[in-house]
Amino acid sequence: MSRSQSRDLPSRLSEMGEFRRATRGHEIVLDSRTDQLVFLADGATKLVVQLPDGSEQVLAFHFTGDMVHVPHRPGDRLQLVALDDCRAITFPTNAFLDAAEGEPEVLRTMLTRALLALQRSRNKAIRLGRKAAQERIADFLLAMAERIGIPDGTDIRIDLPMSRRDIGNSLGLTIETVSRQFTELRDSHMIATSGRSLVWLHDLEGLAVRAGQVAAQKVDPENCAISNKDLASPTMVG
Amino acid sequence: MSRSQSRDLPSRLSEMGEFRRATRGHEIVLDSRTDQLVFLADGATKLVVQLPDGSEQVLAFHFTGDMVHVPHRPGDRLQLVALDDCRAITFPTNAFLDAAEGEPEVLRTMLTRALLALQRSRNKAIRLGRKAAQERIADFLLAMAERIGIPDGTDIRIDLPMSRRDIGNSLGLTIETVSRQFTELRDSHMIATSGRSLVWLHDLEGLAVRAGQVAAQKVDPENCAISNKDLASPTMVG
DNA sequence: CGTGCATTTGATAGCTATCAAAGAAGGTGG
DNA sequence: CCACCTTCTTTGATAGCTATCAAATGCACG
Repeated sequence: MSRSQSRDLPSRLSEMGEFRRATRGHEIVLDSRTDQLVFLADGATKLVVQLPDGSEQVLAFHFTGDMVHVPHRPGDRLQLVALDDCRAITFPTNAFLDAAEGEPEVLRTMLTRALLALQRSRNKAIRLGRKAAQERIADFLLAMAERIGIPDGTDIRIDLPMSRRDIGNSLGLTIETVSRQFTELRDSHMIATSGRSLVWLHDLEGLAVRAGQVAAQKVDPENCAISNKDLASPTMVG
Repeated sequence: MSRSQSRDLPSRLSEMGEFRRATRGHEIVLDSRTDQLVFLADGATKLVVQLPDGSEQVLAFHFTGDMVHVPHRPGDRLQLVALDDCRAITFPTNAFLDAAEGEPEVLRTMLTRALLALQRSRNKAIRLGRKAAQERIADFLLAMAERIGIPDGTDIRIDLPMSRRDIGNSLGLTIETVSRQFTELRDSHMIATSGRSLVWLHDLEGLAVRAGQVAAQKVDPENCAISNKDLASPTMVG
């Protein structure tokens, strides 16, 4: 609260921040006594919670440039784990916010990022709420394409840093189901794969349909009528 | 961006904010051209997305005093619907943040709330990622108890403003499955119900076990050994 | 007191988890 | 550079859980 506000923000931040390195599969160790803000300077991570029954749930994946909020939750085993070589800087949330008190731009940027993280988490909730495994996988691939996809001719190439197990733990599926869905998408010529991590998305529209993001083609008139009725439904009136 | 910063915050806010009322089942109409911030002065709401296949996914429930961020997502039908009589004030997010530029406390409060919403959304993702219907229902009831529960002797009483269908759409379950799980919890004497909305939580610990929040009792030595091994696992070393 | 809607209960089919085993992929040491 | 070995991934068979379909019951409202 009463840190010297006289010096400039960067110097105050470098004083309270802690630099961390981690290699594939290793935890980025955080001070678990308070909420932490982590700025991922380089690499990819997963935020994972260990459930009491021994299973894991992946809450989010992060990539270079992302800000990660790791709340202090007593009783929860919450870990930030590197998916490849990572460099990060961590701050206690409260101390960081105290230091940024006089910098509205910093606070605003952080708020924007927090709202973006909220959107991504809600999207994940939508994925998980839909029961079909195929929809979850297709949606996941499209989301990854947006974040780390690289145009490759008419395809989009993705180099997935996470394992099938991580994907399963993120989508609420088993590793076997994930693998089966990949196989099915490959047989449908929507994707191609090479090795464990390389994926080419060949048919974005087809994937969007399978992800349930857009209605299937060839809508018949009856469905249109239903849509029109919905537009005038009572919930829109008041 | 260039609003007069000379007048005080409240007057500037009241100028750009819009007051809304809605009754049970009706949408709280928002300007869909930009992100909106909604402050729920009174009542309960659900944030629901209409999926292309016609199904609904409830992203979150909100109660008196909550701040809701409703992002502008082209192609998504995102609605804020009243579960009972509601009063709310809505702002375009950007304009609100511009107005709050010189008020670090306001920004900080909003950031804290956004991070809280993120935590809740992540908890929902955990619920949805676990497949068992019973765990989702038990966890949902405990979450509602924390937010709107009222002590009633040794029980906690909850007056649920949402229907079984809303609960199902929130947890990724059908209305029938929700009902069956309620029946099962009632038969196990963990809860009691009256009418459609009243629920008494009779055994918080039992519910926590069923929700998978705590390990089941009577842990045998072998499991303890496994836990100890995990504490020294390679992921903790680096 | 009746009517409409939400909820509850029942029977069955479909999907995914689980169990089991074979087949790549990538890294290591010779 | 190649053989080996560990780990991850893929494939197959079965059981269990939940969605779906169908119908009865109960609740709230006029």
